[in-house]
Amino acid sequence: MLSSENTGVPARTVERLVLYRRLLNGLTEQGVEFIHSHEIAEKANNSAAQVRRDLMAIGYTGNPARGYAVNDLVRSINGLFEQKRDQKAALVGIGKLGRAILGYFALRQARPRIVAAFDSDPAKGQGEFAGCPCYPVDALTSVIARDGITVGILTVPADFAQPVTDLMLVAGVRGILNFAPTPLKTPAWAVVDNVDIATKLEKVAFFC
Amino acid sequence: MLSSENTGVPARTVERLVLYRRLLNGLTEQGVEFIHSHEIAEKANNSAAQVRRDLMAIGYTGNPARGYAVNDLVRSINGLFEQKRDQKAALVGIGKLGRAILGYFALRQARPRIVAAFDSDPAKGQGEFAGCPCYPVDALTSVIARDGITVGILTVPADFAQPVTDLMLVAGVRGILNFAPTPLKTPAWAVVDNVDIATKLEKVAFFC
DNA sequence: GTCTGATTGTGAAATGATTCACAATGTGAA
DNA sequence: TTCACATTGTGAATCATTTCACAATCAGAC
Ligand SMILES: NC(=O)c1ccc[n+]([C@@H]2O[C@H](COP(=O)([O-])OP(=O)(O)OC[C@H]3O[C@@H](n4cnc5c(N)ncnc54)[C@H](O)[C@@H]3O)[C@@H](O)[C@H]2O)c1
Ligand SMILES: NC(=O)c1ccc[n+]([C@@H]2O[C@H](COP(=O)([O-])OP(=O)(O)OC[C@H]3O[C@@H](n4cnc5c(N)ncnc54)[C@H](O)[C@@H]3O)[C@@H](O)[C@H]2O)c1
Repeated sequence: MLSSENTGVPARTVERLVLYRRLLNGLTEQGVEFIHSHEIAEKANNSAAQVRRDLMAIGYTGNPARGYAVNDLVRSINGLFEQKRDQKAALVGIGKLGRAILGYFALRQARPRIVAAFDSDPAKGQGEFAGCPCYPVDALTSVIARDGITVGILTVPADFAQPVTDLMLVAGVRGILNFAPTPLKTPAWAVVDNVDIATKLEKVAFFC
Repeated sequence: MLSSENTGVPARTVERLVLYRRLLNGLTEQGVEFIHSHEIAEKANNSAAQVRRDLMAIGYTGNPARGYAVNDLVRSINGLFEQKRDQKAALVGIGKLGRAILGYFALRQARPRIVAAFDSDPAKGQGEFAGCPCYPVDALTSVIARDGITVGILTVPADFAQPVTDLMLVAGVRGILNFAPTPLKTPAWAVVDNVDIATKLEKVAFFC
């Protein structure tokens, strides 16, 4: 589950690189051409050493006196995701959470693009939402296969998380972002990441 | 940020314990009185050794022949959270995501209870939503202090995440679950956990 | 009552992530 | 041109987490 067999870049590092890129965006327009590891660290709430390690992982190399060339660094991080650039995602479960997510990603045109949404409720599984076409779950297999969708976002009730997962994997999905509070049984090649909001909240409460 | 100075129980372990408890709930009603570490592991998608380590962390001890007494174990996990049992939470930013979360927690009566919600939009910052009273942000400091709220859920746009955080911490909040894609600057005593959905999605896409 | 066998509890090893610490480097100042 | 200096890139050390492996244990069979 979520190993780094893929590229050698550790999962934690990938997350931070995405963050760095976000923090650097727009900096050039503000006239900032170069940035030091400790300045990135300051923005990202981590250490300069960690930033340097992370950049090392993608082979990006700075300059001891100037630091990192912002534009170039952003390009370099983008390069990491180049191969996966045109990956498509589907969201299953157009409920309260699903709609919030659909709206968010449609607005930002973030990647991977969500190009289909599914729901078992006939009222929701038609038309479109936030510009994203909606289908009944029965169409899941065929639409995922047809559109070459490789990433799934799971926002169905817990009881349906496993069966929907099974469907998606058969249809061609290889990675799933799971919001249902249920550990999914998947083959080893599948990439799964869980976002368990209730647990996270309880954890925060526990530590304060 | 999110250390385990508190109790000696590591954060990762706390998360898994919450999961185990969820997986065990209702098992007694189904007539299951005892369970083995490898059975819990099977449900939780992890290893028997890890389950045993986690239970060791809370000093719970099973029986080599029978395994763990389900009821007793659940009680034991609950015991961990006993002190924090009546913690209250506030949600700031009654937008799409905020409403989804409010609805979810209201329904489940999950802990910590969300007892107040805030929004800068006058239309949203009044009345109630999902049974939770809504206030304008101006009331944030006083309501948090009045109700003894210690946990904050941040679902405001990125630009407002830091100022709202500052307000909450001054008012008495000690832990924050942050959904805005912004690293928060907080004093060392504050507990912060970030749920960065967009980054997680990109990470999943990257690894498949 | 004793013996058997699966399971627990836990040191110790392995693995993974972060931090340390410093030689190598490039720049701007003199 | 040379020098001084802050910063990079990175092995090595540290710290955290997971897995291994096995002696201790308990229930049930005989
Ligand atoms: N809303 C939250 O803040 C929140 C927090 C934590 C966890 N979650 C989890 O996220 C998931 C969704 O939560 P929600 O609040 O959006 O629930 P919801 O009930 O609003 O939405 C669920 C949607 O899934 C659809 N659905 C049900 N079965 C389906 C199937 N087999 N195939 C396709 N669609 C199906 C329903 O029609 C509904 O539209 C749940 O698993 C929930 O536990 C949500
Ligand atoms: N919706 C998603 O799926 C999603 C995904 C990833 C990240 N996020 C993040 O979560 C946050 C909320 O997202 P959303 O989609 O719900 O946005 P939204 O615009 O629907 O909601 C934001 C809410 O915050 C309120 N607000 C603005 N400034 C405020 C202030 N100073 N004090 C109190 N309330 C204030 C607004 O009135 C609005 O109701 C954003 O930071 C977003 O980046 C959301």
